Amino acid sequence: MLARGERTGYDIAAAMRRPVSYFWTAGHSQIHPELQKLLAGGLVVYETRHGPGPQDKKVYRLTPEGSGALREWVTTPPRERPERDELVLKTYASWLADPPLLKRLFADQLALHEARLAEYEREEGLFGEPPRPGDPKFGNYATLRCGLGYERHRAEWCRWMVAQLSDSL
Amino acid sequence: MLARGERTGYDIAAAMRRPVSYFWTAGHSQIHPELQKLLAGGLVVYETRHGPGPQDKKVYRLTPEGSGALREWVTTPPRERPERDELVLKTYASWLADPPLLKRLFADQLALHEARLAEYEREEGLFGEPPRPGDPKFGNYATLRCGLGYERHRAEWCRWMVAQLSDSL
DNA sequence: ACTGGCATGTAAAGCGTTACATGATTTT
DNA sequence: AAAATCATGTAACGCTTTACATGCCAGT
Repeated sequence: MLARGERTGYDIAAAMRRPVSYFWTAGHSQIHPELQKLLAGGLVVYETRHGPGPQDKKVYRLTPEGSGALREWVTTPPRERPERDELVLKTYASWLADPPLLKRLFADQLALHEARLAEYEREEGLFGEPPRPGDPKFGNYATLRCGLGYERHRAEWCRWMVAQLSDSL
Repeated sequence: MLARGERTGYDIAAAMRRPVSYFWTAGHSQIHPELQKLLAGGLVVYETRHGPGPQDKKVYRLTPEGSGALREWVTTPPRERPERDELVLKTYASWLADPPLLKRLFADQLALHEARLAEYEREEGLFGEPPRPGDPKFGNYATLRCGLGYERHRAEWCRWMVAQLSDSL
């Protein structure tokens, strides 16, 4: 986020109330210590400014070293895919659950994914011309596309589950 | 896993080298303490038996209380979707990366997802008649379907990314 | 002689969440 | 008068990973 411009810890936390890139979250209690670590490592610096709040704010920005480290991090392969999905794990043991309760669980999840999908589609509409790689906005657009694909896949799977459970009742 | 039959900690760890339900992992150093907690809570019991190894093995099985707790857990709504995906986060900052390196990152990821997809499709073929809910095998089948959908969505997104990066070079 | 499978654990460190802690200004 | 926004932190707890620790037996 700092690569997109200077920000306070508060700004970052506020933006993260909705997951950055649709797939990452952090609370302010994680952000402030993390900024201190980056500062100690010389990857960011800050400037103190007065703001509407009671405390002076610390406006952080990336140093050239920070920018370089980020640049390198981007192209190092990530650890394996997120292998922790509670709903899928529950599904694994679903044969011993109460079928109507189970059906409701998946119907609720389906509604949730459909709502998110509608919201993402609205956001997609806000981009006129799709941004090209090299533009910071490309990051926003590409992650949104991932979110869209994810929600579609998820909604479809939940719909299939509901259908399976309906048949068996 | 214990709901499917009695097992030792070693058995569970061995099965978890590949994620259970395609979306959950654990190492033996997490499994053994966890079994001790379940034991203390009366959710499992074990029987000591001789095996090929040097130590006697502890064969665990669910108690009625354990089975009941699991049954309840299955239908309690999970915490929100897994919002932590390193590759997507990298994508968010991808505009400052070296384009050829970035393209390679996604090409590698694509290959990985395609390989997994092929493997899952093979596994799908091993089920003849799809199991019905109520059958323990339904858990295996339903989670496999989720894995298939996930890999398809992921592969498609990676393919799109590679295409975007090819155009811009 | 070495590798891999069987078999169970503990310890340390890192990461993440929730709760604790303070306090001014602006809006309702 | 109360609630929301701005603003920064620390502490406690829980989960996960990695490393440490042991040791027999079977196959190559």
